[in-house]
Amino acid sequence: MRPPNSLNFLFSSGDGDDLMPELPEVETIMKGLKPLVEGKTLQNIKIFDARCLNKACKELTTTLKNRKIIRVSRRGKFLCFSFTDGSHLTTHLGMTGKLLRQLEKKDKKHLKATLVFRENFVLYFVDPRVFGRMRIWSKEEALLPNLGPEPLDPQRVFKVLKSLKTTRPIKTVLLDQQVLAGIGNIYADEALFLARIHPQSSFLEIKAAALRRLSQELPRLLEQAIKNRGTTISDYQTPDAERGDHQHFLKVYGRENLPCYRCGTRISRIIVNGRSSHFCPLCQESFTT
DNA sequence: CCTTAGTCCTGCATGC
DNA sequence: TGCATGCAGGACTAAG
Repeated sequence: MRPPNSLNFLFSSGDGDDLMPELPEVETIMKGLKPLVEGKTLQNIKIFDARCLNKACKELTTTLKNRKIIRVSRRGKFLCFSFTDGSHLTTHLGMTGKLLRQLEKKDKKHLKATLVFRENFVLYFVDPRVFGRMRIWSKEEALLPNLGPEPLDPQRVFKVLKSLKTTRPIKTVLLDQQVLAGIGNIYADEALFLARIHPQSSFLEIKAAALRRLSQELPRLLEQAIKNRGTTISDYQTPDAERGDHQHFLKVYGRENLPCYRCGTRISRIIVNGRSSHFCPLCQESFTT
């Protein structure tokens, strides 16, 4: 179906703009970048649009020169390049950010920065909607201090949820990166469907059994999506463009008015905390006061 | 502590 | 056909 290690996919999540790099997508990108950049030296970064820089580091171009990368990793939705001197470069791809090996014609007008490597290759940071950000961290700084733990271990997730006291809607809690890192709108909706919890349920009212279900289903879902190399939602596909496969496994996201795979009821869509939320009104129990 | 609303941005879908 | 409008999203900020 797909040639393994195909370059196109490794450096973007697809050919369309309709992707949201959440944990599984960023994990996939990270795995692709790892063999290319670990051990290599980032010679320079050329900035073409300063809006792609976190406001905490407007002078990234001048401060970052000739640093050797010892490790590429992912933390939540962030990609992290760690240098031998203890500093780091993080990228958040926002909605439409991509790191491309090749710059295609359609991407040229959205080129924000170029990462130039001493080993004679470059990565292009392209981002049409300009939600993505890059930032450099000195070795003295705590890296990404406001992120909650990774949500890949069921026991860890349950521990986090069990100790959390809030009346906010569960959907809002899942999107809060300080609670758990890496969950975005797609996987929040999917996890709540799998755990059969209504997205607007007041967190405090959710029964322990349901939280236990969520703690099991969320990591399982994310691992599955990683195996599927993430979700790509886009209406066309070029012959060579590699895409994730998880969009074929979505149960509720983007399925408003379509029948629930479990019970046949039409999937609903409501706005929770300004974010669209898809759920089955019959399968997903609403916990309220 | 909490919540809501606004901001950023542009491709795409819709409506006249 | 072309123009205007609205929508989508994550992270951050300000105000209540």
